[in-house]
Amino acid sequence: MFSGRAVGHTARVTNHAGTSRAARGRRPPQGEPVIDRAFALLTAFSEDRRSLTLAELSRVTDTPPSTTLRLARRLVHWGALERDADGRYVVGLRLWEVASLAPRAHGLRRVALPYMEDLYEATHQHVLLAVRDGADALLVERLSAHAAIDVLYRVGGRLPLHSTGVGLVLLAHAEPDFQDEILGQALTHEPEGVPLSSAALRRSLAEIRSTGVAVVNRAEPVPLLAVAAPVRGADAEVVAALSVVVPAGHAEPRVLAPALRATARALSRSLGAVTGPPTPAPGSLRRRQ
Amino acid sequence: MFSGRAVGHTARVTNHAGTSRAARGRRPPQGEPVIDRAFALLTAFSEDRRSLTLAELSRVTDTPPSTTLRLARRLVHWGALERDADGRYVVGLRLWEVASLAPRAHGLRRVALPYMEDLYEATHQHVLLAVRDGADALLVERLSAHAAIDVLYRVGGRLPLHSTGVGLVLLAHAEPDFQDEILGQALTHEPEGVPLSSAALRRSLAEIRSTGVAVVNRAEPVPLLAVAAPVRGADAEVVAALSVVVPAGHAEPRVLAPALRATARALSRSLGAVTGPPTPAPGSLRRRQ
DNA sequence: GGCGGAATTCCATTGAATGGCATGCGATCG
DNA sequence: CGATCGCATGCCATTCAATGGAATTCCGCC
Repeated sequence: MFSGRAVGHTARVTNHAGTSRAARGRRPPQGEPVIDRAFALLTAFSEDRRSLTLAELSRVTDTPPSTTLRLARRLVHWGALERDADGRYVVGLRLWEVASLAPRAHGLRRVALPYMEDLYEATHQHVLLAVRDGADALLVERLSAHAAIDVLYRVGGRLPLHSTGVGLVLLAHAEPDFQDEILGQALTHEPEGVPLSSAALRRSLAEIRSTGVAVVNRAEPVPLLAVAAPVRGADAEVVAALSVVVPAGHAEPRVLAPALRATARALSRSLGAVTGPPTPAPGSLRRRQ
Repeated sequence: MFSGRAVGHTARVTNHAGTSRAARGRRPPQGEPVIDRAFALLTAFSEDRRSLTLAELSRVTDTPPSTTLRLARRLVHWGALERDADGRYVVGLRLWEVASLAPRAHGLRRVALPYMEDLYEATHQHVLLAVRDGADALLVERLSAHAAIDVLYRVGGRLPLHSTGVGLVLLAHAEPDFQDEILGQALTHEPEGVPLSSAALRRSLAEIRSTGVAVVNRAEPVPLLAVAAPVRGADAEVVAALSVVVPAGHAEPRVLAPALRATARALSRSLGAVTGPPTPAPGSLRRRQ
């Protein structure tokens, strides 16, 4: 096809007498599926590695450069990766476009956002929405004022379950088996490093279930108060946690808690309406506060 | 390995006399790369196809069921897909997590959101942020009030360049070659279907460039007014468009336009600061209005 | 209860994927 | 300013991961 290709033929087969046969063209011993390799490239990106060169990509994923190049090209072709102004690879717009169809992330957010706006207008600090994924909470949305206090977590980032408002709510309503698994570990409060006894955590979780909100006071990044409430899906199971974070002294938990509960319940109702009937409400079995 | 596997051996090789050899195990004639097939599965999902069964997935992507299953399983394993309560496949949280690192989508949004909040508080209707991808605008963020007028586009969705506020702004500041390509097509206003002459569009684009905003009045979904302004990146090129959409009569363009221009400029300054110095401003060459 | 469609397993076949090597290029160094 | 290094990319013989037709199981429905 190309004109400048004649050179390649000089180094023809030749097959030197004693050279290691099969050195060329060997496939990996425990051949990883292509898809896993492709996704390994994608996961090479992270919060503080938003753009990578081919060589970096190759090193991080432990893949030979030529293979990395071939895969990266396909990903670029498809739009999962893009090259920025400097030619570095970054996560592509098209991947985001597809990912925006994820029901548990953007799908949830779409319904939740107006409710979050309501809370935002009341507090003008931070409003968070998170879901559980494995042993972490994943921050699906965050509204923050210009002047809000320093924040700890970014949208798309992961939060510890045992030392954040949303995390505690999600943990408190997780399956018992999973709770036990977490409670069996040696836990510390995240930024501070203070140890957290499993008994204390168990008590916290019980209180969160009974009061319907989690109240967390932290001193570490800056003195702050977080109040979080569970969001329920169509079949009444907890699918997310909604929270406000304000500077300590900015507002009272006894003021924020009812607002959180009410907003989370309104949101839950909206979610129930999406996948099923809007809860016939046979007589509101329980009502706290 | 497994104990319950003895049954498989009953139907051993056998190789019936006259059966078509090579019917089994044939690969596709124009073998598509695995990665493309995997992404074909992902793109099978769309706005109105948020969840799919295996058979649907197989039909939509035109892939044999067995191949579809194998690929889908790997995607589920990795978290790019999930199975919902009914066992249907949906886009996974983990894909969204990775996609949240896309600089042109979430990266931009992260910086823009507080500015969008400012506009939101002023108008309490819709605030949009879009970037250009190919021949469409892609809606990266949208803030909307509960009581806002009906909306046309969802976050993650695509908008036509030639008949939306954000689209016109992006088109007006695109490379000339690309503009010509679009102008060469037969265009109609999207919801209404009214033809749009290339000369009229060219005039609109020139005006948008000279005034610094796009003003669009539509009657179709509901009478509305959109005002949009360009957002510039580190090297002063237009990277996004910011817009408010309000019901017709809700506000005057002459009131909204300065607010849009100012907010878009403030956002541009924030973006410039991220990747480069905040524009030395050698003497503010031009200043309109 | 048997029919139709979906999900899943099985497996012989083979071409897509692999990675070592070679080349070109630009930056940093001595 | 030539040497050196690292990165991006091209090339291609080798081979095993991927493929899809057939068979089986599962489930819902008439």
